[in-house]
Amino acid sequence: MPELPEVETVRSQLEPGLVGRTFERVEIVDGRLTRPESPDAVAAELQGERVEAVRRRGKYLIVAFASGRTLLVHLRMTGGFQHPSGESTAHRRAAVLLDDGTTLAYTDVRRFGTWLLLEPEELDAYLAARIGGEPLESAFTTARFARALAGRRAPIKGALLDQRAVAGVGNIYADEALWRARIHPLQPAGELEPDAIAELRRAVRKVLRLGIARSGATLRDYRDPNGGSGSMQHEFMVYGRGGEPCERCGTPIAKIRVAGRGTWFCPSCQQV
DNA sequence: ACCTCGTCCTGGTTGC
DNA sequence: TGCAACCAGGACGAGG
Repeated sequence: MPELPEVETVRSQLEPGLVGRTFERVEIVDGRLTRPESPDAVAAELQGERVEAVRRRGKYLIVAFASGRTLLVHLRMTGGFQHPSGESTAHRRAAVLLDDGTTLAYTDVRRFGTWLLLEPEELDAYLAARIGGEPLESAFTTARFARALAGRRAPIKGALLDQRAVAGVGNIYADEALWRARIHPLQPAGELEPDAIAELRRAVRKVLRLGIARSGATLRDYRDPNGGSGSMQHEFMVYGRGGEPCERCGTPIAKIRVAGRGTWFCPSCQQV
């Protein structure tokens, strides 16, 4: 499940091969990818666009064109790029022929991913309505984080998954950050003490940075555009480790369901 | 305004 | 061994 570190890994690997390149021919196979726009219409619009930059905001990948338009890609669960790519790739949903003769392929087993072509003036408003602070930027202060959590009765795990509170954290990094900050996932977000919020902010930034340094985590499906795997899964302290001893205290890691998501934590280190 | 739950989707795993 | 039920979850909209 691509979260901020995985998307950042994809971004940094796509960047050198895409910047300056022109989309010569675009084929979109999966009609769901561009909903509600028609895939053929989007493919036609993309043809001739030249890539100026490849950016990221939260879990969104932003292919910025010289025209000022942007292709906003969300990989959701199993979306991914392969570049360069040959003819055959399983679950291919789209392909872009670039002006250097290489092919950028896009695959998505579960077809949740989306491609959205935005006009120059549309991007900021689109993102502003959906995601909050970028956790690795200096503007993501403890005060700002505290404001985003204030008054919320939802469990902190659920609040971390809310992209408007903090952009880019998903199920895996939420559990890892809460373990590091010694906070119980069911703790009501609005009841966290200022010290706990500061600790959680540090933990979120730490696990995301570590994730980027490890090129993300590869569980089942995730592969980076070069076909490589991340190694962050070897750093997991709780995610997917139900029954194993906590690295800090030896207590078996527990699994519960929070906000509809599998949630792992140490029942001894992480008290409500 | 806030929160929870159902929906989308496929393939790997589990259980009978 | 075969097959069906279950499970994984990011974002979004409906409903409480």
